[in-house]
Amino acid sequence: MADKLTAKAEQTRAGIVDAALRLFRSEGYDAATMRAIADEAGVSLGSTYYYFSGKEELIQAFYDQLQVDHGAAAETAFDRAAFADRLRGVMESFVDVAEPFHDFGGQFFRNAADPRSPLSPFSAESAPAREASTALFRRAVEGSDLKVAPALSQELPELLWLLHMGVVLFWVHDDSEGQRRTRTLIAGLVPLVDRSVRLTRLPLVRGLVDDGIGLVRSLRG
Amino acid sequence: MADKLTAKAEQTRAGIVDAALRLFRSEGYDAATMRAIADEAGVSLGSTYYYFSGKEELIQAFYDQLQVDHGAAAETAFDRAAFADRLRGVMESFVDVAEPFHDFGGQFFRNAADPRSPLSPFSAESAPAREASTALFRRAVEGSDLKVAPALSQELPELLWLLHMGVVLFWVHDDSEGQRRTRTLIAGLVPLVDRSVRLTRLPLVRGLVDDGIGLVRSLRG
DNA sequence: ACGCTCTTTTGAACACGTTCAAGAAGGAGA
DNA sequence: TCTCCTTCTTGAACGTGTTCAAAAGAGCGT
Repeated sequence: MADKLTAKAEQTRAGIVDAALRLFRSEGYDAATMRAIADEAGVSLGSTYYYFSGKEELIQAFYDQLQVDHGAAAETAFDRAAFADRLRGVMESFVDVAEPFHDFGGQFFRNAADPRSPLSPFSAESAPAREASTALFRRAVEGSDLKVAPALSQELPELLWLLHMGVVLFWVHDDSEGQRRTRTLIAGLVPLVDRSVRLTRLPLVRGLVDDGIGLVRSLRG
Repeated sequence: MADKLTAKAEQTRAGIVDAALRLFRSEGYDAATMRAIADEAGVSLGSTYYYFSGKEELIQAFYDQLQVDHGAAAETAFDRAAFADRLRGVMESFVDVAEPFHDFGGQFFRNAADPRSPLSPFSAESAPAREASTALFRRAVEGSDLKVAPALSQELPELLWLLHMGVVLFWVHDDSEGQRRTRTLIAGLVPLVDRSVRLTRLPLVRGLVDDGIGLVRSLRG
């Protein structure tokens, strides 16, 4: 499928992706049927399935694009040195970038929760997007003034990505105007995270953190 | 729909539920088509839709049954006084009860992320099941030897339910034999929670917890 | 120009969840 | 019994995502 394609074939494929993204944005998830996408791209239904294994792969393209946009929007967050500022910047920029797609975001993330679906953020197929997203949080940690134990700082980016997934879940269910409640959540959550991480240097807390990290690592291996 | 039904109609309805649960268990989610359920129940396809608004409502019945089973299985956990033992009992009993449906559980969890679906654990329609589940964690807290600030102990059951949802998400993605990894997660998580909660009495941690509770309450209101 | 082969394209067909107009069954009042 | 109304039941039909055998196109050696 991703093998050598004629220049013309490559063009057809790109046209289908474009048509799909256009319809997802303008019509939403439900109305963007495979037949509508094929029509919009000016090809037959069968051709769509020649280039893509199914609707999910088309949605993956949309998902990837969103990830790229998030990365670009988060860039300004790294101007600051304070960890809290950097983290807030990364988290808020997601809400900014994803806002236009909030209405069908739910329909979209439905597939993401299916463990057998390649669209799941935990799937092998999503590894590139997941790694790109985690990299944002890694930059938020590593470029900052934050001082934490090496063991924790190594796991922190992935833990923050996990927290981000929780925020996204909240965002999906948030029907307040402009996702105001999600923004409130982030505004309150970021200082809590900041203070919590710094508290890990306390002797009494440290043992707890070490055990937590040990658990995470034993589950990953 | 839930209005007065003839005795015979009630029987038909029950027969459809039975057939659905039977097929969900034996064939899984995908193979349990609405036509197969209708056949198994010995009625027409249309009749199935006369009693149930759709496949989701049938799955809701399955979900409710699972919740009832979990409640029954968790009962033995409340023999012990230690908070950690009680919490572990509640969490482990879910894995025990849900194990036969692990394959199907993933398909089910698809709907959890869809805010428009009544099957979402956060939906208004799921409120009874959610409350029943939260009650298990409330009993784990309130009957135990745990001493925490009143403000926290009030929110703790719901927070533990949220943690349970996280464990369920892990469970759904856990393809190890007998969900061994999920059991490892619970075994490691419970002591961490136990110690974390007790740490909230530390002056330095207390302020953090108060702010966290304040955030939760401001988001709920 | 002619075959030959690989790539690309097509539209019919399938099973699914869901809807719906129409009919069957059952009881209440005459 | 007959009539009327509500409750229950039915199977055809629609639009969906997906599959597939067959046709069309594109390059290439002869």
